[in-house]
Amino acid sequence: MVRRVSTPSSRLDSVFHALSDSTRRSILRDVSGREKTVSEIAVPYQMSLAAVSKHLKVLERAGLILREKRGAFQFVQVNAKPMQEAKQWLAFYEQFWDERLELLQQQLSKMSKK
Amino acid sequence: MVRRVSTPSSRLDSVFHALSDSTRRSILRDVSGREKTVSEIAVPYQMSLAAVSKHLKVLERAGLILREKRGAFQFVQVNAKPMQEAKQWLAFYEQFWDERLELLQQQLSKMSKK
DNA sequence: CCACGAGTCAACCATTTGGTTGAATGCGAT
DNA sequence: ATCGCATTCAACCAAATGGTTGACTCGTGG
Repeated sequence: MVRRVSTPSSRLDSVFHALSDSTRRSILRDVSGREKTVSEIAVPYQMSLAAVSKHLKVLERAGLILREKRGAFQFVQVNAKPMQEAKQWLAFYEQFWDERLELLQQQLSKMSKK
Repeated sequence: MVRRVSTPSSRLDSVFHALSDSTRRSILRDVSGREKTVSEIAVPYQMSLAAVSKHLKVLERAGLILREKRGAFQFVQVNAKPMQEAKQWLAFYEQFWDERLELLQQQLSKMSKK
């Protein structure tokens, strides 16, 4: 078995993967603003606590949540820092938005026309 | 079988999922700037053409590439528009970056101190 | 102490994913 | 017509995913 260390690429993998599930994105919204316990988080979802626990593990591996055990409870809060990297990755493609692309092409054609 | 239409949520699902694979992110870089044919795209990757073709299908379903058949060739170019939605989704969490969070907490504590 | 509630772990299952290979399709050039 | 190249399709496979249930661990309140 290959030891998987956290290259920038694999970190992006895990962040984007964590965000590719609407339940997990919803959980992130739930815990943004106010930290919540695992059971509290589970309430709105019609799935077992264990399933929610798994989703939390995926989010944790991606670094998107922080957990703090206080007594019997486990408080979960959002950690948006890894999203920054994802957002920066996306930002590279701003120049390829439809409108901008059109603009660029117009400018290029003007330039090539002399 | 349930007919899956494109709700905003499922569109984000497919975009984030498409981006969760480093080969696919790499392909997007490859075709940004200059459009390429499928075979051209496949060159740098040590996997079959069919595998690359599948990756392209995933990217296409997410709306991240556009294909144009010209003769025997199929030209692929990036379409960054769906990334905009993903980026906006991420932008909501800017307020939860570490530094900002710290700042917010300081402000809150000042306010609560009266 | 001990019973309960919070949460995780383990085993299991169906589906999806990411890859393979080989056959099929479709277009262009000879 | 047909050969050859570009690409996809179909069948298959192993591994990962997202869910279940039931047993387990561990604090806390009585």
